[in-house]
Amino acid sequence: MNITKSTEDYLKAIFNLTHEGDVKKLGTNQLADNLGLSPASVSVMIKKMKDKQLVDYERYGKIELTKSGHEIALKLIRKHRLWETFLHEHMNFSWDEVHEVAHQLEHIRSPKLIRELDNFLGNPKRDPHGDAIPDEQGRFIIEEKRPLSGLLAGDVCRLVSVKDNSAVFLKYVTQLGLALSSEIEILEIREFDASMLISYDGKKENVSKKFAESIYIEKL
Amino acid sequence: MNITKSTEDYLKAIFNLTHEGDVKKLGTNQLADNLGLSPASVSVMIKKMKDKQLVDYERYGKIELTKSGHEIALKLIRKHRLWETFLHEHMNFSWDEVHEVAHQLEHIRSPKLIRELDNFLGNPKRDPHGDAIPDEQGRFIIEEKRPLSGLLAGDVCRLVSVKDNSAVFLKYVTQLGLALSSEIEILEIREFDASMLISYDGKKENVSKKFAESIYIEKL
DNA sequence: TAATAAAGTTAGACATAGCTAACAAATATT
DNA sequence: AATATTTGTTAGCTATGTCTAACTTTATTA
Repeated sequence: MNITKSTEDYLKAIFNLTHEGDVKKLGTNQLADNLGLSPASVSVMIKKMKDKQLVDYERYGKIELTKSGHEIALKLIRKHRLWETFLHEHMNFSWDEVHEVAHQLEHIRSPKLIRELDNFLGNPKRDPHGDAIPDEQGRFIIEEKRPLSGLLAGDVCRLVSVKDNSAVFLKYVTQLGLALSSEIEILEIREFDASMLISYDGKKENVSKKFAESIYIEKL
Repeated sequence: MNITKSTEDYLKAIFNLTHEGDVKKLGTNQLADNLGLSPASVSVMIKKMKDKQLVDYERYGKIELTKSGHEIALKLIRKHRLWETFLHEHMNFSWDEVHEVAHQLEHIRSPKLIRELDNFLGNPKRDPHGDAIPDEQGRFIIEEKRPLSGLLAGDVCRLVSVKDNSAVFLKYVTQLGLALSSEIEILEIREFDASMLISYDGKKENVSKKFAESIYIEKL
């Protein structure tokens, strides 16, 4: 009962989507969107994954991982984040470059390699985007993710992770002069469009609501 | 014109088979054998590769790489050997474990990763089996491979590489107490079956003709 | 050289995983 | 509640790369 790469991609996407707070019901359209596939393809694939007992699903219902699907997804997340860390720390990849290559590397099958890699990296707890890395047993730090958008004028916080790992977004964050552990102060929130005037590193910038929702922080 | 992993496997196999001295005419059966596929599949695939101008081929003729096929093959060989080196030197893989995982890793597409990996490894010239690693331009040391079987009683030599990278063979070599750069003296060659009595590291062992043909040496 | 063996090809099937187009169900809106 | 919109499904097609079985070509050898 060997799992294909495609199936691995689906499992990981389902995991990620169901672990983003803002999703209640994961449907085929949304998954299709996330994977860049047509809803029809996803519909067919999910049926197959149900047969393999990787997901729970009823026609027109919501997609959920089974226990075994969840376990496999966690291993993939672990591999992905370890490879991202490797690329960032040892291969001079910036945080906006790691995702795409790690996505290829996560499909490599070698438990020994992953153990050794983890060890080589010094058993890191977080990847270059601030996301927690599951251990061999699939355990990892789960903390509620607080978006910058939840704060009020006057609050001070530290950037701990990001919602979006796309190169486009990460490049923008970098360009603004922000990075993990940047200290940010909210100066003002505009009632009109919920955009924020923030200050960090002596800079002042105005950021959109969407941006503020894509940055996770820890209040200081 | 994107090349599939399957095509990559074919290119590498063709490269390897046409660069093993003992092959004059590479046919579909032999290639099928090497790839673990049926001759029929190879026949079909080679036709497609011809259309893509990766190989030169006429029905019932011999399979040869075109210039572009050769270039791609060299890049794959380079990736494979760099990954083998990485696994061996940094991930605690023994020389009989590296091949299988490197075979997966060689399909990863990221020119930057390969450049960085090469750099990280200190631009190694040889992989854990003693094979030369092509540089970015595809250049690499080509030396005639001299099998142990070509020597005479009384000759002294050093093990420089092996013909067969299979775990079965490499484990046997290790078990005998041999490794790259072992110094070997030929004590006697048996006329009956061309087996050899050799001495190294204070040990004496009798090895078969087949074994002696699978070990490449440098005469001292 | 004719028969046999070895090597190679073709036809037709299968599995995987995508797609579009047409349709059906569920949800939202008036 | 009726209609419209969104969401999801099915049918039928495509491409890739495998396979087996039947056949053909080339090479060997008696």
